[in-house]
Amino acid sequence: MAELLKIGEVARRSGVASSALRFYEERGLITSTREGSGHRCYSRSVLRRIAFIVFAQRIGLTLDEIAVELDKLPGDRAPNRRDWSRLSAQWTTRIDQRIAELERLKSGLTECIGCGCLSLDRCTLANPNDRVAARGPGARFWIGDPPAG
Amino acid sequence: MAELLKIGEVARRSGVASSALRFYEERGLITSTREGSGHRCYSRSVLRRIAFIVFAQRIGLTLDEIAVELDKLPGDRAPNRRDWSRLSAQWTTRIDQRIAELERLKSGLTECIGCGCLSLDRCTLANPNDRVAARGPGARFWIGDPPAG
DNA sequence: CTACAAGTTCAAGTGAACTTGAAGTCAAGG
DNA sequence: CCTTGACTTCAAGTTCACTTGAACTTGTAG
Repeated sequence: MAELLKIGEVARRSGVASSALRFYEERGLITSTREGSGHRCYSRSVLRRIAFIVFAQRIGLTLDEIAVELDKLPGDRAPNRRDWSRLSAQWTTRIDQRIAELERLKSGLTECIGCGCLSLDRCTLANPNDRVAARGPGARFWIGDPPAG
Repeated sequence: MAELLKIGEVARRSGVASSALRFYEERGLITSTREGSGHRCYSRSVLRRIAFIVFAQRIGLTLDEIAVELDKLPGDRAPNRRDWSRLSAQWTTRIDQRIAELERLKSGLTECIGCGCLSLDRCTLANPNDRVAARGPGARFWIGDPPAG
């Protein structure tokens, strides 16, 4: 039932490389106990945690952000369904924002590049609250950043 | 009309840093002529090219991929609307795929994490033709990669 | 003429997310 | 006992997309 898994087993089952698992542990995203041998021992629940990490990455969160999310899980007991869904609830918003941006880009492609609007002066696809544009180097006006200030 | 722009001007108008513009030039994404002084001179059309690059990045293409796309533009004459829209036509498909993936992730979040399906054994959100999963390190079964082989 | 901003090249640094390599330990089969 | 494979740590390397810094030249305003 609560059988313990070795790192290779976890890697095989999750599709995440052993080196990545060690890296995640170093970053505090997952934990393990050690056998007398020094080998890592993972509880089965780590698989769901890893699944969560991979999901989150696909959505666009950085490992730091994911760590913050995972920290919200209860430390004293095994997280239940409600715990997990509380975390993922916020993501839905995020996914929707990203989808909205892609829709904007799509219409920008047909409308702006097609019509020549991409000369930038006239084209401003409004895009507030965008994480990547905010974090990334260099403002990109027509992606959403305001031209001045 | 066909006034030439200096790098600072292009940076200001496009929101892309001068250093990035030099980098793009080095990578063959944009071109410039030189003044007697050695300073770069850009034609106005570079702005649309840069806009295209930024759009493409937001969609998820790498600079290498963008270079390939830009190479499809006619070299002998100024690209017209049809040229640009030919390039962007393929992106629409790509954007749609990415949106579809996000929709899958979204339902995976509510359905799988919520119900515990994220134990990985049962959860396989089918996702063929995914660039990032294919390029990225480590297979992620429940994102789309087949579990074996 | 003197500042100073803006341009130049080239090498090296950054950060995210890992991977790879070296050098060694542990566990299981024959 | 020996081999083989899986594990360990630690440091360094990789890719992407740039940025930063050093050292220098050009253009413009006063």
